[in-house]
Amino acid sequence: MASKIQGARQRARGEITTAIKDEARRHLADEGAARLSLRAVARELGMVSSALYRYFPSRDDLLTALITDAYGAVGAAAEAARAEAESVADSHLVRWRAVCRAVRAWALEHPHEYALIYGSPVPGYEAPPSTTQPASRVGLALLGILRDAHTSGALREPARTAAAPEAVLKDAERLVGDLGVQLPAAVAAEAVAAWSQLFGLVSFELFGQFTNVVAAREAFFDHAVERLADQVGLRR
Amino acid sequence: MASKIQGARQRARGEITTAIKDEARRHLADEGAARLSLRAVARELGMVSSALYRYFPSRDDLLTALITDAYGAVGAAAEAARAEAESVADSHLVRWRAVCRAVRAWALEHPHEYALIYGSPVPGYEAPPSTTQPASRVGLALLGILRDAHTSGALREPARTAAAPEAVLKDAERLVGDLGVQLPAAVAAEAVAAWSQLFGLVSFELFGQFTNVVAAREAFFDHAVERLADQVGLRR
DNA sequence: TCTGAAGCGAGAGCAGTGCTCTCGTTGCAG
DNA sequence: CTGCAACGAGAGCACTGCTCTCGCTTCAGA
Repeated sequence: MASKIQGARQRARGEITTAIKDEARRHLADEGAARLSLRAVARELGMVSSALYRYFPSRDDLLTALITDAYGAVGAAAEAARAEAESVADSHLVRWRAVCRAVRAWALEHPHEYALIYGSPVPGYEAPPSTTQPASRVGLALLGILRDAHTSGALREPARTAAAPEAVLKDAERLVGDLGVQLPAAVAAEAVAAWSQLFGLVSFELFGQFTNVVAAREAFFDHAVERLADQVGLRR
Repeated sequence: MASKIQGARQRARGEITTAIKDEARRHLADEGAARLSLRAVARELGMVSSALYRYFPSRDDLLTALITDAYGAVGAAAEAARAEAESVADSHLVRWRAVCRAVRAWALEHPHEYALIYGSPVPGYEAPPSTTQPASRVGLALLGILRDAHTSGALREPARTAAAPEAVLKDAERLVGDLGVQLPAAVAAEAVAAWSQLFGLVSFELFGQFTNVVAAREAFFDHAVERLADQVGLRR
């Protein structure tokens, strides 16, 4: 893109756009996605509600922007945790733990943004295809760790119970092909399961299902993460 | 249907209450919880919106009623599946599969009700204590299967990786005490993890995270359920 | 340098929402 | 039979998302 130097107008547009998103995020944390009010956001910014439509064509588009940003934020947190673990220890298990914990930590810090992306889909709206790429970053981080472990021979064969059925392996094959990750399909299949189960743990904690069930949240999570690591072939 | 309901006042009250809930459920299936409109429900029922407040003091109370019903419905589905499996086969693994599949099947049939209870918590509202009892029915069904397996000696010691840490075992101990289920704490701890991971699988499928990732949904789920069973000590 | 088009914010307005209050009516327990 | 409590209807309040029109400002091309 041969982008010119931004004029005052374009720069202002960018700044106002992020100001709107920031204010919206603040409102999100206050009362959740369903009660996010365009008018309230505009009011707080000293604008009139109609002016806001110059930046986001609808409320759902604002939400989509927040969703994309949130996926980016968890993804970045996961990647950062992985990179840091790589610089500290050689163990793939340590990296696996680091990414899982980073996801949980981010969720606890941004519960409403987490709910936005991993909770019920908002009203009547379909996630546009533009969100699928940032949505896959956490999964990619996990798969990347497994690939490293695999290439360095640190991976146990995951099939301890029955092997995954043909259809599942086929999906996994296609997935590693799409993502360009060098990994046996059997491992990838277990990784996808572990990935979704990881978010099951985080969601249940965050959405209140652990009330009166689990008190030692962090210890419980860490233990479950060890099990997931085992399930995926990262032997301890 | 705006059919007039006659009869004793109390009966009419009961019938109208369920009519409101039914209509609300229908609207729920159409456009999701966030867009559930009291006025629209009343309109469909041939009432005026204010009349509806005689039955539910607020929109959130209507949602709470729907939530409680939904928990009851999944719980009933899970219990029915368990009972039917018990009458058919002696295998505890078969019962475990049956309950897990019943949960998924119910979720696929009632996606919006599922989102209501296992998705993001609605707006600014806290689940009242009255929902925690029906919310635990699925978990109880799973724990019950494990207890039966345990008392009949069909349970493998689940600790294959490290044992659960002290704090986790203590929680599990308290849990089996509260529920009156005779089960080793180590097993209960794994069961809670498996329980939340089960819903991670269902939620990811239902909320669209498996788009472009998993195509053979049922096979994938079934395979993951086998892994969960293994994790929990139900050897195959 | 001038000018016309595009971008912008303000304001009014529409249809819809949750919720409250008041008003007649009606069922039923005492 | 009567008095009260429950009921449905309706008006109204404050709020929402969104549209449209109006002038002002910016900026690119002539």
